[in-house]
Amino acid sequence: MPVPDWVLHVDLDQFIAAVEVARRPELRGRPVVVGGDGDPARRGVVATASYEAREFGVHSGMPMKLAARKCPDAVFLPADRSAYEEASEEVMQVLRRLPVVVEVVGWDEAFLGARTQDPEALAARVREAVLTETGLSSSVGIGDNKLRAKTATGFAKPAGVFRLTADNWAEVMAERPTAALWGIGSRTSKKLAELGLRTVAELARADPDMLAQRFGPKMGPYFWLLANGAGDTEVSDTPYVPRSRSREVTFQEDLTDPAELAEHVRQLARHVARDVVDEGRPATRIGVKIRYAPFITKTRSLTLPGPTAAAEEIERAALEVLAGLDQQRPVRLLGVRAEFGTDSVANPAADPVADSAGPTADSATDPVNDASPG
DNA sequence: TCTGGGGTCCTAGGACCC
DNA sequence: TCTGGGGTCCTAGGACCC
Repeated sequence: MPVPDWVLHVDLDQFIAAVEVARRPELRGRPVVVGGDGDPARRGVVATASYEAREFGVHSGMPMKLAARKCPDAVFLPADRSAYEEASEEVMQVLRRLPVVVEVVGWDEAFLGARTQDPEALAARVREAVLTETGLSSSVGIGDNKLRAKTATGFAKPAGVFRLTADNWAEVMAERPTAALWGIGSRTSKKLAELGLRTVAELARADPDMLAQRFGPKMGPYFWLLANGAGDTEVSDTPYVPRSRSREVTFQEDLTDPAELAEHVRQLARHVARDVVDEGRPATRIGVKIRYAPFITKTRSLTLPGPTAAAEEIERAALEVLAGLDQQRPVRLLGVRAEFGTDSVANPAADPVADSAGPTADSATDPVNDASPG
């Protein structure tokens, strides 16, 4: 019998809060809320809440002010990116010492590709190694593709292991709402509900052509594949190549002075320019994001005359884009983004259209088991 | 006492070219 | 003197994720 391939998804439990507790043990067992600059009276949202804080209804994405109302006795801490990056890197190094291919997908997540007869034993080994070497608790989803491994992690949490494959996908997922699928959020689930598709099973039985009409040629069929549990199986340790770098800032008080707006855009542009230089590739496009009170967001961008990493050119472009935006309304956020060109050439196999076009090239390729939105 | 910051990918319309 | 289609680039915005 051949040794089967597995995809494992490792997710650290309440990662950010756990890092904070690790360096301040007196916080253990207390509700801890990390976000913004740590002052719940100011603008900002929760990055992570410890399980103790979650019992009060605090969750990530919630405004800090609201979190303070729900759990006034919580310990509020500012987000400390470099500490989390360092902890994350430690965890990834632990994973790389195991007999798996490691694909990092975020600070606190990775896919592992592995050949084994006993994925549960491997998952236990992963959890044990991470815990003993970093002190951090994790959960592991086991799947026959990335979607199912990632989804399984949700059932594994906290501090557990869960297996989700073609064998139990329908049993576990059929009656859940479509938003339980990784890639379907509240907007899409609402639109699906308008079509009478509320559960994963209903979406799985829908007509992919109809979905393409409603959601576009890629997303429509992709949603159908998701409902059927289809997903990529390839786990790759190829280093991540960013497509863009951006910086943005929300002001404690809305800005109304155009001169101030310009000064902030200059600062952000210089910051982005440093990021571009660090990246070692020139920017090809510069964008500005502006969020007006109450919460109306506009973006504008332009293609640079030529690729550049020069701070003056990036700054000039950002100011030019800003000049095209209404500056008479109160502004709560400004952002500047640099995009890198897609220097990929002549690799038709990498064209996502080829993947979703159906079984034209390789009859051994099952479209249901080789899904990606693009 | 509302709603961060950093990303990714897709869609759709218009310009422009052949 | 009618109006085709295909292709690429540019741009704004939508949706999603951590």
